[in-house]
Amino acid sequence: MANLQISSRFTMAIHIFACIDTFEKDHKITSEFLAESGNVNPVIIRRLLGQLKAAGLIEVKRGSGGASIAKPLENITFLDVYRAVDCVENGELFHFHENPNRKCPVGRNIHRVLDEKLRRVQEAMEREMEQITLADVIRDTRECIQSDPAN
Amino acid sequence: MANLQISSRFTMAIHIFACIDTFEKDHKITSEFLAESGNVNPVIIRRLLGQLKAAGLIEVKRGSGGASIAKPLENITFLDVYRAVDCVENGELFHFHENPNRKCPVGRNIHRVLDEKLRRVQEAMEREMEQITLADVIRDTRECIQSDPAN
DNA sequence: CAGAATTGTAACCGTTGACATTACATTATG
DNA sequence: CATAATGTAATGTCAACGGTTACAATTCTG
Repeated sequence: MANLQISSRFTMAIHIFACIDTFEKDHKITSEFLAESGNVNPVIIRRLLGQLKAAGLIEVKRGSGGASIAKPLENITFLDVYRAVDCVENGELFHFHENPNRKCPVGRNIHRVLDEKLRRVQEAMEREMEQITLADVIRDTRECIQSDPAN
Repeated sequence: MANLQISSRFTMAIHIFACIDTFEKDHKITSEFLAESGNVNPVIIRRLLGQLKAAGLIEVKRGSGGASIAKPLENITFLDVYRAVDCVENGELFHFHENPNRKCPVGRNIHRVLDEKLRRVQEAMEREMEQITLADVIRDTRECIQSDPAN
């Protein structure tokens, strides 16, 4: 009876940015390279890069290969990434049961009653996502790596 | 490339409460009756009622039949209902990619970096859900029904 | 107390989306 | 041109959802 979550595409996308920032000095950032760090198939990475590119967050070179970050890190928020990778249907976090009975006064009005409330919840979440940027992620990643005894 | 949302179990559960409040004076509230208003199969309703009962939000009479609301409406929040119907795996809104490469400094640390930030986002959403109660829903439902020309 | 109504659940189905994988056309570069 | 990469289509597996049938367990009523 357990259920669904926001796709791992989102966390994987953040992972990609962290990798690019960490390694772009020393490696060419190919889908192969990113796939190894994330432990997923390169095609998964390419599809994600495609979405991030379409959103203007990443640049990818065909042929020669290599991905890079298209904007200053502090100008990319979690919300930007979340929207880019298209985690929820139509941008709607909540799924409505489709066909309430229109002959029932409640069935006929439930949508109107709930929509505004569900929007409030979704907006609260999105507002928080706007407060967190990739600069925060990179700062903490560097810190973690530096204090990591395995290095 | 479109994706998933929080289960319609959540909105259907709210619908159930609205129905009970609206009709309990005039009808016995059976799973059959609720199924008709929501336009779903009675078994779907029974499963939901089971979850809401387990959470102490609803009382259901076996045999004789009939569901009723177990607590004052203003003491039941969206978060209570959301948790009751178990919409996300382990209560975690975000799904992590499972096996980042532990040989990679980023793969090894990404979880530590993101967990706290994802929790912030989830908490923002849950805080908002705590602010909305079934009393709000019922108030607006009554209002909608009264101003509904179809009545 | 027998019959009717209802709940609780198990079992199974079809559909959908996620993630995985293979394959290959396309593109850039030395 | 040969090489290395990206972009993408096609296909497969798996899990969860919502749907449905079936039926035992429970309660009430005549």
